[in-house]
Amino acid sequence: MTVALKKPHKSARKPKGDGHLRRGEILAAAEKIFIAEGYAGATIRKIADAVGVSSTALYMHFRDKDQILLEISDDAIGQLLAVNVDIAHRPIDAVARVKLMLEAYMRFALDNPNTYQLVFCGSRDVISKEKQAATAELGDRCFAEFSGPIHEIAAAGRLRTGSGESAAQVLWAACHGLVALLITMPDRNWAPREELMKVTLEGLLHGLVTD
Amino acid sequence: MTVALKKPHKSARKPKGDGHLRRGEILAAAEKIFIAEGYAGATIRKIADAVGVSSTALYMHFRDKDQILLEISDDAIGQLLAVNVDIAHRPIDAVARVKLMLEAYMRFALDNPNTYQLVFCGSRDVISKEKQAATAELGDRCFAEFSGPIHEIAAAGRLRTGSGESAAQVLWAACHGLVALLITMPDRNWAPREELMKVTLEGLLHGLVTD
DNA sequence: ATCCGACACTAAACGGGAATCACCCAAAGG
DNA sequence: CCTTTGGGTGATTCCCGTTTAGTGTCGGAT
Repeated sequence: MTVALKKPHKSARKPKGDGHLRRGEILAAAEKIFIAEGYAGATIRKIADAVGVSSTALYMHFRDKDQILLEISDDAIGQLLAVNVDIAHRPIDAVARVKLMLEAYMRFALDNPNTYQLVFCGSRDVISKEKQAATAELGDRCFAEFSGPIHEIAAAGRLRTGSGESAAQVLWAACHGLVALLITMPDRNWAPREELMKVTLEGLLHGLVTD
Repeated sequence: MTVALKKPHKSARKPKGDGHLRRGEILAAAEKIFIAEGYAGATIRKIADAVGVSSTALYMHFRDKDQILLEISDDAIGQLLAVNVDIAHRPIDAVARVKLMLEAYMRFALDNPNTYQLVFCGSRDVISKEKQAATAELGDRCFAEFSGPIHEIAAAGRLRTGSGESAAQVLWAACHGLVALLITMPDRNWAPREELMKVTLEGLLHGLVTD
């Protein structure tokens, strides 16, 4: 994010003025389109048109299409991570922290459906493994923050079945499943979202954790 | 599956011999490729090559690519539905039926990951709404079979929180989340699949249903 | 002042996807 | 016999992501 640092020694390469502005413009335009039309709808050419530049120009600033959209997603997930870290430091019961984190997770998914799909529902078909490296790492850290309190609970012997690790994975998966279905099948006869989230969380926590 | 029946009356349009064989050949070839390489990998041209026919020929027998792959998926989901119907008729406790159905569901997903993704993880980006009509209907009937015993449980007053409908949706979503994550992120440090399934089912059922 | 190299950018093209078009050709029916 | 018709085809269209080769322009060193 910092401007290339000047080597005072020789040939301090100064950026050309609007050179590093373009990058931001592209990201802004891409984000708008991506949010509105999803991964497939966010075409290189469409983004370029929105910026008012040829499609080739995007390759000056980004390796490929995926890098653009993943960079956008990184931003979003960074916010989620920040929320998780914040919750992790609150002086409240571990179960309450878990609940808050999972709630925040689900709200994030429902608020950023396209980003969520790109990162958490992306099959290997559409986006390759290595490209996700940075984004996946952010996701890992979110999961790590979240599994912290779970392991506290496990260490306190309050887990009814399974290890702390499997409990964490199951809780995550359950919340993922709920938001994933809500996102990909929005037209179904769903019960109210708040109730679904509540039943999922209370049901699973009540079933997994002894008080 | 049956050969077109002859109308003895008039102008019984007889298929040309290999005419209706083609359709099956195409489906067989497409299924093989689809299972091995997924939605994006199952190209019209690749399928046509495998059959030994020009890509245009596929449009003689199917409206478009999606129809081919959805027809394949229909077959698979039909089997899942049959299993559910079978379980629904067993003279065992409703909770046991629910458990068996969800287990069957998850095993089906893990055994047919590409079909599962096509039907249950398909974003509107890749496959349009109306085309899924038939397949979605099959999925609905699976869900209906599954939510039957849940409503029995609800009617017996054994539900700890929420309505029968929301309980059914939550249970489904939790199982979906687990298999979806296992399919799309196979390289993670997952706990053993059997344990994850067990913790999910026992945790949620214990949390939602009173004995 | 002039040259040079780096950079932002572009037009054109490539290869590969789905889908359509305008035709063929063989065989069935009268 | 000739006509109809349905499976089949090659060429084409339109989009996609990405590459190539070339253009103009600026900063800095000579």
